[in-house]
Amino acid sequence: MSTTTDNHAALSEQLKARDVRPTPQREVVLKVILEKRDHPTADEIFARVKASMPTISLATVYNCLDALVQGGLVRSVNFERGPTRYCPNLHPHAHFHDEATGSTHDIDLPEGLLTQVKTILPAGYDASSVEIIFRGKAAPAHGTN
Amino acid sequence: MSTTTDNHAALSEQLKARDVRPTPQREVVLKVILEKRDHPTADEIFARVKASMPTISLATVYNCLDALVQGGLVRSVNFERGPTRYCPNLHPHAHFHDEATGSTHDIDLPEGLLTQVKTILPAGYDASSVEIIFRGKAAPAHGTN
DNA sequence: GCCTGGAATTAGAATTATTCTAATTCTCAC
DNA sequence: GTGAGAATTAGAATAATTCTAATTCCAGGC
Repeated sequence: MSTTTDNHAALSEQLKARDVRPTPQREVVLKVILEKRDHPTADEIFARVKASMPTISLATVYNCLDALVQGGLVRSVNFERGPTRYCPNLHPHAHFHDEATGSTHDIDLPEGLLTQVKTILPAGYDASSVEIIFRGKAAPAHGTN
Repeated sequence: MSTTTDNHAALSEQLKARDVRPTPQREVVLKVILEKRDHPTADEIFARVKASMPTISLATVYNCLDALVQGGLVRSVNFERGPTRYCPNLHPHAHFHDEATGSTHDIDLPEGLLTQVKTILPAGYDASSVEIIFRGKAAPAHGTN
């Protein structure tokens, strides 16, 4: 009961550190995302948050998620036509979308890979972010999803 | 009046070559995508196709697009929460999404880049496709969008 | 040349994800 | 404690896509 993710004060600090005004809703949303890192959708997050805060509304979940993404506390990912998914991994990483199970795995990027990939851009292009998405089959029995 | 993209027979051939059964609707949809390579959405394609085939339905446009994507004749791209966009560029390429204008530019990939990027995958991961999306500012006055 | 079956097309309804609106409540600075 | 601005809420609205059921098309066998 005392990891950095399970108490009000710590969550509040994380938000403030990123200039996201702390509110109970934002804290719970963030907590839920940190707790189960399975790239949940807004709906899934809504369901999980309702467990501890039954009065929250879906619109608020969307608002909180936008605030968290803006503050850089979580990342959002999109796969094809599916709903947006959220991810608390702040290290530079790519996503691997397992076509068989539909699950998503984080792939850590080696130092410098993003910089290197950016060098393929012609002059005049200035990328503020790069996203790499793999699609395919992943061997079973790994932790992340 | 005689590029490879403007006549029935050539389009029909392209479809057959990829095992996509040729139909008038599929041919027109493909033609439209080849003609104006601005990464249109299904709605935009629908509007353009209606010019020459007023009876086509939006559902058919979606069906045709799916068939073309399956056959590998066009690629689909998704940016954040926006609608799916379609692209006839079959060379390996990344996408650059200009945040200022909302336009999309193809970025040719140097030989071997994709293979190299795939090497960051841990053992057990087998990627059938890799997608690279840049987001940022592009210098004005370029052809593609 | 006609018939038949499977695929494609159509219009419109249905679904899903997300955003908007307007009213209420909260939070922080004073 | 108070007030101004921000956040939350419920529900309606919108946007993109998919589904459904009926119709049409077309290729191959006769």
